Amino acid sequence: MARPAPGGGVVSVLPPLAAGPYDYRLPKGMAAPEGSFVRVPLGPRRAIGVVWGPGAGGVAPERLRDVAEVLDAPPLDAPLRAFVDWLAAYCLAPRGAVLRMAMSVPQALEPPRPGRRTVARGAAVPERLTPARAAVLAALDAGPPATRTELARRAGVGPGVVRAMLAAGALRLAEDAAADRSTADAPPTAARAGVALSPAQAAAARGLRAAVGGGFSATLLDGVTGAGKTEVYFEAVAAALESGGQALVLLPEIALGAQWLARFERRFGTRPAAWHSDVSPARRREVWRAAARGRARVVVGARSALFLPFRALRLVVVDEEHDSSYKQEDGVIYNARDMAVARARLAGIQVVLSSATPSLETLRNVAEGRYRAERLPERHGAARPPMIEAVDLRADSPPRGRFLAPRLRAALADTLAAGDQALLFLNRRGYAPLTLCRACGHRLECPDCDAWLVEHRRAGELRCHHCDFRRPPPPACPECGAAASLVACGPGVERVREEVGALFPQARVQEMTSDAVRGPGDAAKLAADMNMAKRRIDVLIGTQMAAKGHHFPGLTLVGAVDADLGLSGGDLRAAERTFQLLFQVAGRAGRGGRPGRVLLQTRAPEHPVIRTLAAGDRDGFVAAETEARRRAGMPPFGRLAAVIVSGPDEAAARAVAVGLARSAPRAPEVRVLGPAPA
DNA sequence: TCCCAGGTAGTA
DNA sequence: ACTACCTGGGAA
Repeated sequence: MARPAPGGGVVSVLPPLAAGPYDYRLPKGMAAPEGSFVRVPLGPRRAIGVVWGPGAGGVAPERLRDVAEVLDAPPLDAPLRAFVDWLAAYCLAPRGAVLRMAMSVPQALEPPRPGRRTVARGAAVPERLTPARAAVLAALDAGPPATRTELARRAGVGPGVVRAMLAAGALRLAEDAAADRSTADAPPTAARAGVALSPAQAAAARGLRAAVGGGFSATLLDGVTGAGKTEVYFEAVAAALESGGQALVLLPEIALGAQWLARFERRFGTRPAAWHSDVSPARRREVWRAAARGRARVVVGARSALFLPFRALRLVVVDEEHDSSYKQEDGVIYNARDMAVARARLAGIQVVLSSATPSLETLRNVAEGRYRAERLPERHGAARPPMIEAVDLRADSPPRGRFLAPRLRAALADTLAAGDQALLFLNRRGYAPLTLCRACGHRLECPDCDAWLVEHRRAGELRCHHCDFRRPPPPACPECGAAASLVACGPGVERVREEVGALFPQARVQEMTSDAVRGPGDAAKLAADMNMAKRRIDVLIGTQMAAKGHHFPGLTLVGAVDADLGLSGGDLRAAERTFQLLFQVAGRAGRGGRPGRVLLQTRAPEHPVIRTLAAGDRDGFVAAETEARRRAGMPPFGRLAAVIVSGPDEAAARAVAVGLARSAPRAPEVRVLGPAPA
């Protein structure tokens, strides 16, 4: 039953909490269309919520409370509200908890703090243009937006002059300082010429452009590293801008670097609005408001940017769609790639999933016709795919206590002799992953979580990589007391660096790990040291940080020190992730003119991951892995649901878990795995 | 008897 | 998410 919108009606208001929605009475004369942000009394306090629809009814009229205020912000649009509803149902989360993600900056809805409001020219002309008043106007026009006190100081007058001009209407207070600053940047323009596209890139770009404005569609942009996928999806962004809309580009947290931003700026003439964990609260407020008002034309961000209240979203791009950092593990659990597809579907727009190693789920959606695909078969320009070889560590083994096989050492020597650069990849920080007592076999473990303590020799301590427990290395075995019996087992990045330093004393070696590269500044410096004409690095030794998103044209050799790392372990996607990671790492080699060579050190050269990598056969890997998943009934052919039982008493928790497993519904299509310790 | 901490239900 | 309320243990 439709209710009168303006005044007197009852509306359902959803607060951003795990509660509600609740009905409120709309006072006479107050209009609050669906999606409006409103302030409502909630228990003893006041909260900001969103008008979710007409009142649900069933509440005694005397219990209804009044909406206190309709806030001056653009309403949350219907597609975003539908997205919140859908996600809440899909993730079994309270609707309010999902809404909270879309209202992550509560300050964005509050009026700006008075002290930060800037001054603008008012409608009235000053009655008598005294020298002091003229100085104020001149100062206003001369510089960036300023607050009252800043303006008075700049004009060299007392604060009373500015106050009097405000009172007379010759000046007015701007909406807020943040708004002025964010509009000061020129919007991105699609009119600039992009870099020249290859015929394959141009064809893919046409496909993406054509789908902008054509309702919902999902497109996989599939191309090897170096094929120029970014420039292709930039054309879809350009099409969204040309149509007057906004575009959202999701990147894995780690890929949001200076190189990506520089490419964006080259194409669009300015930087996009960025949204990720390092953005300051004040800047978040600006970006949220700018997205809501349609002023932020392009937002680039991590997964949480998906919940920004865009006014006219026309395109979502998920770059590196296979990346596991799109998974949100706490609070509302979701995969931002899937949620991007859902949001696009509900908004009736295109979503582009870009990757050199698409996830099996996405490839299957393409195979079954739910997603379109644009493929970029070759590398752009002169670059050719690298030669990939497996090095069997059982036959070609390094000396005791060393980790580079003779063949990899020889390849390194050749590369350095030719004046080229090499990357040694090892997804393990620190010096050694395990410290062992030779006398009694005791392993040094974290007292809190039973994981092995990783030696960080340069820092002079042992660290737990799970909980960040740290301690100095003990002088004797804590178990049997034997002195000088502790030995480091296995390689970490630091140890490989030591080995390279011993083999090639003249080579300039740099580590690239989250320990050594702390922020965007470090990353930019490292890229410069790698790539400038006077480059300062010969060998880069890196963890997965080195695998992603960087362009190192002088790199011709990539060595995976332990390609088997990650293959074991009970994880369903272990093989897929290892393949993707090594495929990405391999793609670092030979992106300039010279051909690249990749050596994978392995003890299992016959493993499907290694075999298909060495053959350059991505499709072969996908086919084999897909078949294995089909047989096991694993995603994307089945679904997994985890029930996690936690409690202070392990035995009690186990008993509950066992009881749950016993009482699980019996059906032919349901299998219960476990219980097992989490 | 009072006070406080810690847990819990309710928000319309 | 917050808050008020409830319960129970401990000191006065």
